[in-house]
Amino acid sequence: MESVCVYEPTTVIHELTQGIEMAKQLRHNLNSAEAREFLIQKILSSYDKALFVLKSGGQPGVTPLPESSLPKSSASTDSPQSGEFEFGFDQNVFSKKRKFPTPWEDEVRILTENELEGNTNDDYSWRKYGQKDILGAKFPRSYYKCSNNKVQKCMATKQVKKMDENPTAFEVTYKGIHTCNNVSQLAPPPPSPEKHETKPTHHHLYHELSSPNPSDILSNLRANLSVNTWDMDAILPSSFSFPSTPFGFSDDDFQSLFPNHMDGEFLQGYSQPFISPATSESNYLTDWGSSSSLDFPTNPVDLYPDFEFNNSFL
DNA sequence: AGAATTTGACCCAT
DNA sequence: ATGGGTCAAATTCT
Repeated sequence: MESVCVYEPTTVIHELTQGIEMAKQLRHNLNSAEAREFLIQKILSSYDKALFVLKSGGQPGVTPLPESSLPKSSASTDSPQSGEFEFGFDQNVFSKKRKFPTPWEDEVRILTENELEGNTNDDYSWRKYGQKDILGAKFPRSYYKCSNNKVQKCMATKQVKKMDENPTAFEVTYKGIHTCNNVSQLAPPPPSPEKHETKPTHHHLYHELSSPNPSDILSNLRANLSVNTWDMDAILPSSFSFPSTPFGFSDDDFQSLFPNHMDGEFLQGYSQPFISPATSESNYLTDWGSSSSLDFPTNPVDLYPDFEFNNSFL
């Protein structure tokens, strides 16, 4: 880590802030197809620019931080203890502390019905073990365990909930990591959490932004903007905390969050862990709009070959 | 018949 | 006391 990356923090901050503002406007203009398309283009453009600046300032071969790896928001402003970090998702819903972050822990994704049914998001098969009505939510939450739960004692679980504000989108929360190595590419797609409402189409192709459905585009956009929480202590100063909503911070907030950290060392510090073996620099920007390029390897060992996983996990 | 899902009951954290 | 998460018997599906 001797080399220095020269970034233009002002430009990056400006573009990211613009993206945030556009996303806010998008939220209020969902009914206008024209405005929607325009804003989506603007958001993509802003993030492309920001990424370009980061890329051009970085080392050759260093892939800039995917926005899906940006820190998840936290309602807390307390500084976590050394060795701990704090993360959350939208108003404390998933706020919790961990001594050590593990990949696939509390990763939240927003998926469309098609993505969910087409098993496009993960290659594991899941068995539903429960469903609960959630206070204040229109739709119940479904609970799934990895199908290898019994055979291989795989502890991975996921929760699927139809989003209140957009019933065509599903919030999928992955918990734990897969300790099984049986990636069931041939396994049937996981059942829709509300089977009685949606007829599965059983197409197993990746459903990406090529979809003509604007709501799918929006959902994909949201999926791309979703945030992974694992390995954050590798990215962030130990005293780091986040604002309460993903898009809820202003320029000033951003500046206060990164007072002296927009230098090469900081950026390099969080760029390096996110070099994806499956993501070439050449296709990164152009593929940014599609969900698959930001997906992570299903096996954490593939993602972190040098990472020392706890024996109990492997 | 076996596998998968549903659903009410139970447990536990707050 | 309440709500979220899990269990397990009952039911449905293949």
